[in-house]
Amino acid sequence: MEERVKQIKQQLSGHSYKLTPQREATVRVLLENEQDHLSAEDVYLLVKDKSPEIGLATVYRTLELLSDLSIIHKLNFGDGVTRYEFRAEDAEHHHHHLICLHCGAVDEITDDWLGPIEKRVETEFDFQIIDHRLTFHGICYRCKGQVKDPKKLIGSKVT
Amino acid sequence: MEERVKQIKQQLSGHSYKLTPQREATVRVLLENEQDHLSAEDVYLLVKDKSPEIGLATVYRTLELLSDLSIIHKLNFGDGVTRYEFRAEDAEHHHHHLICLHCGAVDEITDDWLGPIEKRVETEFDFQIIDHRLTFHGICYRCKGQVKDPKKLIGSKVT
DNA sequence: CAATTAATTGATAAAAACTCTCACATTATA
DNA sequence: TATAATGTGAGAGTTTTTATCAATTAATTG
Repeated sequence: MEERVKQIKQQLSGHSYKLTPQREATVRVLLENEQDHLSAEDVYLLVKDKSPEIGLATVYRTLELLSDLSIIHKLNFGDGVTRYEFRAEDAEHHHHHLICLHCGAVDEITDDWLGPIEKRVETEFDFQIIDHRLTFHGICYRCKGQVKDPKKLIGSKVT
Repeated sequence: MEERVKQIKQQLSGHSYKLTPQREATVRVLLENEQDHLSAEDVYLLVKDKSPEIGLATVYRTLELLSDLSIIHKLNFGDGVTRYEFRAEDAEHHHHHLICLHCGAVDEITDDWLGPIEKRVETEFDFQIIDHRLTFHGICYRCKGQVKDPKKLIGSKVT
């Protein structure tokens, strides 16, 4: 935890940004909730618990800054809010998500299975891939059996 | 074109909805611009050209209705607006998109290459897949050569 | 160390994209 | 035809995010 904060501090100073108390509070909330995919509002409320004087705009600015420096990723699961997650330092690519259409849970697949497919895209479409996003929508193991007609769930979901 | 309109009319009446003039105008705009991924605002402006009396809310309602009936798909490419595309009648799944981070073009891959990967997800994660979304972000053949530092593009993009 | 400059912040206004409400119009049903 | 149900347009309201700007804090210069 402390090392990660220190590491982020260095990444910021490497680009002439400071790890201000507000930014540090925001980073710590993100680190403490790394499993979840927090929205800006979520982060704001959690940061406020410890630092009530912080402003919403500052949280947005910090998330944007971290995103610009590729320290975190912006995610959009089609529910109207942008969510944020740490970017694995070593990972070349974004990982994949499993979204349950019944309970809304978002699980992760950290393996990258798209290697061969990317090859095909690069050659067949002459497209230079920088990143990719792969999301599966369906029913998670927790909700299995609770859904009678899965086709019904597909309706007006976004993404 | 006319057949497709008729077909959609039947899909609507099958669910006790009518193909009103406003709905028909919206459907025709979508059909005439099937290549593009229009936003609700885009559709509204195009519909207005031919039927100036139509309201924005009606366009939103129609798109929502078509989406509920799985006649069209809602898409989100992370630019803050929901986009819409026809759903191939036969296709089990959504197709894939290639998004150019330089010019913003959205090309399509209509083949479904994820069969083997879906198998793994279903067994390894006990996740029943209903649909999936796969998007590659990178540089399209048109922009090849115009981008010096591709890594720079990755910054604060959403999705 | 004092003064100036720059970076950052909080509060709030504003923008953007939808969504809701409600009176009116159109269509279907009895 | 009367009555009920469905659909529409206009505009108000909501939600999420961005912009503005005065005030604070930190850094730099002399």
